[in-house]
Amino acid sequence: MLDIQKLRENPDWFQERLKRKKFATNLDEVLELDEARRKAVTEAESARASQNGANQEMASLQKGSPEFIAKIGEMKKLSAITKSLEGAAKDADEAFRAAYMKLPNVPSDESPDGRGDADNVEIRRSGHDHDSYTTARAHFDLPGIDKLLDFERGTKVAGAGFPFYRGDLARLVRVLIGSFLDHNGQRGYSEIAAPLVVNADSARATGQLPDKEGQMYSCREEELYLIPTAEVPVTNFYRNEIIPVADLPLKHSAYTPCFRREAGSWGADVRGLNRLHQFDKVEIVRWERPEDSEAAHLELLGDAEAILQALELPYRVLEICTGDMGFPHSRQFDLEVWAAGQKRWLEVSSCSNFTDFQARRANIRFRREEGAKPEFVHTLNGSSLAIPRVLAALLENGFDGESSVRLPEFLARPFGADSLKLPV
RNA sequence: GGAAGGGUGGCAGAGUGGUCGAUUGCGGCGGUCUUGAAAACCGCUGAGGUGAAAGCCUCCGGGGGUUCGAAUCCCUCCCCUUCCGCCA
Repeated sequence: MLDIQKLRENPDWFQERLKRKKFATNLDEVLELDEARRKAVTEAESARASQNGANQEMASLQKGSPEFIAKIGEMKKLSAITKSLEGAAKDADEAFRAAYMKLPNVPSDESPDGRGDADNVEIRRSGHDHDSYTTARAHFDLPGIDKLLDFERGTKVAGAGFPFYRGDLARLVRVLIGSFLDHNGQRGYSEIAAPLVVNADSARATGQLPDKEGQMYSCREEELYLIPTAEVPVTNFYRNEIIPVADLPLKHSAYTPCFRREAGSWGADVRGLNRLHQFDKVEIVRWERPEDSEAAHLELLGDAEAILQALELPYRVLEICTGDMGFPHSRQFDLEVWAAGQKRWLEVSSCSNFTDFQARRANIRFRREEGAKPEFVHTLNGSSLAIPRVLAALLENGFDGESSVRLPEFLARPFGADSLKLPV
């Protein structure tokens, strides 16, 4: 949610910024609905005030006395007026709220303009020369990979995009998850294990609803959604809470499977591990004071990058342009690894600052000092990292051309071997 | 899943139709007293909306209803506790 007071005071400031994003927004409509709502609420409240006043007078009258009887007649009239005005106020409020919730966050002034992913700006690159991977091969074409990564049975059991991982590959997935969590832990992110389903209030708070309704799996019997990312349950952990200022910044790291319907995005580049309906991801989430969030964002990006460096994977950092940015985002960086077999970049992380947008929806606040008015925190999060695409890059880049995949030192110890043998 | 009992301010716990946003206690903050602290005493102590302010309005788990008037009565949903059943 945007700050409605600021929106009223300076609609042009918002209009200018919102039109940089891809979402259609009608600020005038929202402002009109806001005005109508406030007018209706004021009327309803003054009606309620006079009714309350009459009620107080009535309370001091003798029950059953002529004055009492007369007062009831007056009260009935006041009550009818209040009821209808309050009904109108409620309708006006709902109409306003529905439109208001559809407004996306304003992009940061730092974010570059653009219309789509082609306009994202590469801000740095790190890792080996792409030409050095002379024996790389697409992970889905590796010899024997079908025995470790079983899409056919996954399709039989659940559907396309739900693979089985087997043997050492399943174990490697587990090692990746554990290593990422441990790495984040060393950087001050305390581990948290979260529910894999959330209710509608939670999905609204982080901005999945109403924007991405069709992208989440929902349950038939209950109003629950399978989480598309740990961001949703973890950010909502503090929903409707006032965080003691001494606890800020809060930093959590969570592993969860993520479920995405990916409706409409099933295209040519989805082979193998590139795009799945269920995938594992470790997420980091931070709650910050507003004045700290910009620096925290860069630090969080660095935390995610550090894992890619430890994995010795070539990667680049993209600053996401306003036209490619998500609904609740203010500023966003993506991390992409180079998958040398497919010769393409794979997005493995998205590191975002939501400023106070999610915090308003989720009502997550802090108090600067005793007695001060609660203020909204800033929320930030980033993938650290999405497992399948990291795995794809590891498999492709590490393939020795024969029957094994070299593993970086970072993984060799927990995995118990410095390479993964392919069952050729 | 069945039965019973509950959900009130940071916590405990009153309140069963009207002057109740709510008695009281604890905790917290401020003051008096004290060299300082404790004790004692006094005062303050939830969130939100609207407004320049005074004020006004809303919130007693959520939603709906009855009533001139609801924390209080009714319906419904959610949650908690205990017992039984089932179960990783």
